[in-house]
Amino acid sequence: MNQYWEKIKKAGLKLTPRRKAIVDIFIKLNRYASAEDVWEILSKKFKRCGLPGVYRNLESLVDCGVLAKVEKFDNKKYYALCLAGSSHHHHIVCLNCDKVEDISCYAGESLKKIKGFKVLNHFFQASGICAACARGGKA
Amino acid sequence: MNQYWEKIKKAGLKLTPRRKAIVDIFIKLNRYASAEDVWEILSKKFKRCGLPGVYRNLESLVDCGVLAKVEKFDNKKYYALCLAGSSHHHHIVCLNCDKVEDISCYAGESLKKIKGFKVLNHFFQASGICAACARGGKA
DNA sequence: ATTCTAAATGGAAATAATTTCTATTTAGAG
DNA sequence: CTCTAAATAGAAATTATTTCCATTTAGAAT
Ligand SMILES: [Mn+2]
Ligand SMILES: [Mn+2]
Ligand SMILES: [Zn+2]
Ligand SMILES: [Zn+2]
Repeated sequence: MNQYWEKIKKAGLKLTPRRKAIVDIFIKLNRYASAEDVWEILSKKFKRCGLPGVYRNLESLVDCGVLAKVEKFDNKKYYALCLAGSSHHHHIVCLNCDKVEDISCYAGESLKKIKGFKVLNHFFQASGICAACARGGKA
Repeated sequence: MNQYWEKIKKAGLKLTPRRKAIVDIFIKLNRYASAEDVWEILSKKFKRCGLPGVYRNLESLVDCGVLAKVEKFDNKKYYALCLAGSSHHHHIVCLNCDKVEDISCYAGESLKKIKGFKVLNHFFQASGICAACARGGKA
């Protein structure tokens, strides 16, 4: 019973073979992926396997904190494993290998009020080149 | 020749009736809007008016710095007038009236390197309630 | 003012991502 | 082992956006 399975159970969701397999895929990938990416890999393991089911599962895994949404600003949805859990934090994405890491939120009191706005939410995401890729780890 | 028209000219784009009208729409709206929102309003002024043309224009107006993209994280594209021009900055959006204002970027040197990543880009967007809405300015 | 050409345009159709619907299966509580 | 709500597949629908192509036009050059 790994940490991800526990999150799934704790949220009152069933620990189905699909969900286990999807978590597994993300652990092995070690990068963000789209619903279709996941579906392609999942299809090798399960001959009958619907894309709508993948979408549903990705959303439920976000809801229970196993996955985080990653933005590529291309009007597609992307997901990555989220280690940091449910405490507020952000993500940095490698432009070369698509790896995602948690980063803490820098916004403090200064972000309560800006330009007369009462600030309620914010989204931050950084991108760049990870240490491994900088070293030439993977082209 | 207002500041927006000048940006359009300066970018080597033609100052067409469509573009003038789209800029006008955003000035009057004073909030972010989708391509379809803009198209609906534009259709009242021009009987023949294609949605693909609106998409094309919105993108070219972003390219020349007249508009900024706004994220609602719903896999649709939204745009708003950008006063601050081309210098790096971010936006805050009112959850009640959809107004958008420029905000400066807080990220400094600390954002050059995070978690071993060489940081190349970042996206920030805040949302909340604007002063006017807080005052009950508009339900 | 007239001509000219690259840029802009409308509209139909294509594409792409995501969601809805419905019938069937199944995890896991009892 | 039984039972039921949750999960599922697959087809079809929906939605946003883009592509394509024939026509028009802004604005530079005459
Ligand atoms: Mn995370
Ligand atoms: Mn702006
Ligand atoms: Zn990398
Ligand atoms: Zn407001």
